[in-house]
Amino acid sequence: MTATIQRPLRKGEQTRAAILGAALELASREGLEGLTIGVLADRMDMSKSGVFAHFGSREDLQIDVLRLYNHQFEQEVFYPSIREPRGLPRLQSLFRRWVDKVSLEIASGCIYISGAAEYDDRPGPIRDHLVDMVDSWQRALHRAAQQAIDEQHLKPDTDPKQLVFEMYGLVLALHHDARFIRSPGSVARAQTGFERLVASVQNTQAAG
Amino acid sequence: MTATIQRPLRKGEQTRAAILGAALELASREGLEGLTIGVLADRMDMSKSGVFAHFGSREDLQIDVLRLYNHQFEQEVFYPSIREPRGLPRLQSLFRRWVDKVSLEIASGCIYISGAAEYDDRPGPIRDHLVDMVDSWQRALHRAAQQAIDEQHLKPDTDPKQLVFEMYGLVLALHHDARFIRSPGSVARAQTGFERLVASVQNTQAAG
DNA sequence: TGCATAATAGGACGCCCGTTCTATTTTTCT
DNA sequence: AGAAAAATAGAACGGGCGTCCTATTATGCA
Repeated sequence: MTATIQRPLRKGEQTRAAILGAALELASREGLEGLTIGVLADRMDMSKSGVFAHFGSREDLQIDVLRLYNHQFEQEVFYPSIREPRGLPRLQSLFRRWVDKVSLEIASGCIYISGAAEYDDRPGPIRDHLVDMVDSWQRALHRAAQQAIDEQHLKPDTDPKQLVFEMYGLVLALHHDARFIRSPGSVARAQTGFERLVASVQNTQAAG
Repeated sequence: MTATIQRPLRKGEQTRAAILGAALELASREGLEGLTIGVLADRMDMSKSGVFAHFGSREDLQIDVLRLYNHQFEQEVFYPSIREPRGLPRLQSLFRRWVDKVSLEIASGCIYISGAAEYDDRPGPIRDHLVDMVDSWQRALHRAAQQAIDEQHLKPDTDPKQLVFEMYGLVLALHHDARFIRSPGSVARAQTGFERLVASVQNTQAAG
């Protein structure tokens, strides 16, 4: 009757969280497909079955890793930006924090981006979850862009989807050049590109 | 003494080429890491060892696949564009043919792009070859951009690397949205983005 | 047509994978 | 402290992998 939450199983949830953290780190570097229970167990100084018991299957583990990354992304990028004034400031904050996160991830890798490449042609629950998350992020960007138009910060004929498409391209290029080619200056180029992009759609005759 | 080329071993080279073609197709869909000798043998109606004998190792096979893709890319994108007049027309041709190729590959996948994600953190000969190829492609774009500046088609203060960075971003966004998200209209957005990009650096007061 | 040689098949190897089953240890609560 | 329950370890499984070795078949040339 009383819908009390079960008191947390102290030790279990604790190590489970630790495993998940290590798994996220591993998946960031090796990809979700490269996330293997044996390696994870080694890194945790545990047995394979000990690790395994915390998740029903490897797929469930992968999905939980995905959820964890999604949660971190929202905390670090989305929610702080949502508190900026709606319109262009918020859109700029979203982009800047996004670039900042990907920049910090250059050594490890962004799971949204590497996952997109891994699962673009691999059907199943993992792909479904991943598409949901990325799609939800793109829609958040669409909303912010539309609001910037509504607030007359951007020209009224601006196409929000085109704008987000190009923003996404800049971040993908940053990830590509910094992580794969390892050419310096990519972060600055992403920012420069965004500034030119905004300049080309900014409303120069803003209403009062 | 006479440096004659060995007469081609008819049957061998023939099936080898056929295997390589199937391998390219497979690697395009599953990624280079997903390219497996067993599956390849099945697709060829051959035994694993029969396929294996044509290549010293799986890694050699993967590198040969890479070389084949690189050759096709040059044939379809680079060489036809090189015959366009130097400057902006050539740069535009490079981009258009590039987008056309990636568009046709939406069902299968571009190995330069998927490979970049697979090998951004996996050292070894495959990564080395891949980086060489992509880097060489980017340098070709840099040269074309620089020539467009020299020809005064683009503003003299244009940064070729910034330009290529953004062009690459547009193609990456196309690949991402079309192949992973599967949202329609991505090809048009890549073209639209390129037009905006060119417009923002085009020289409006061209000299005679 | 025969013979050297190339091309292919078949099987076996060790390795790592996810998963399962069963024991054993550790934690938690009365 | 002791019993119930949770957490972990250990060994074993079946399967796919790349690779090697050996036989067999097909090809190319005199």
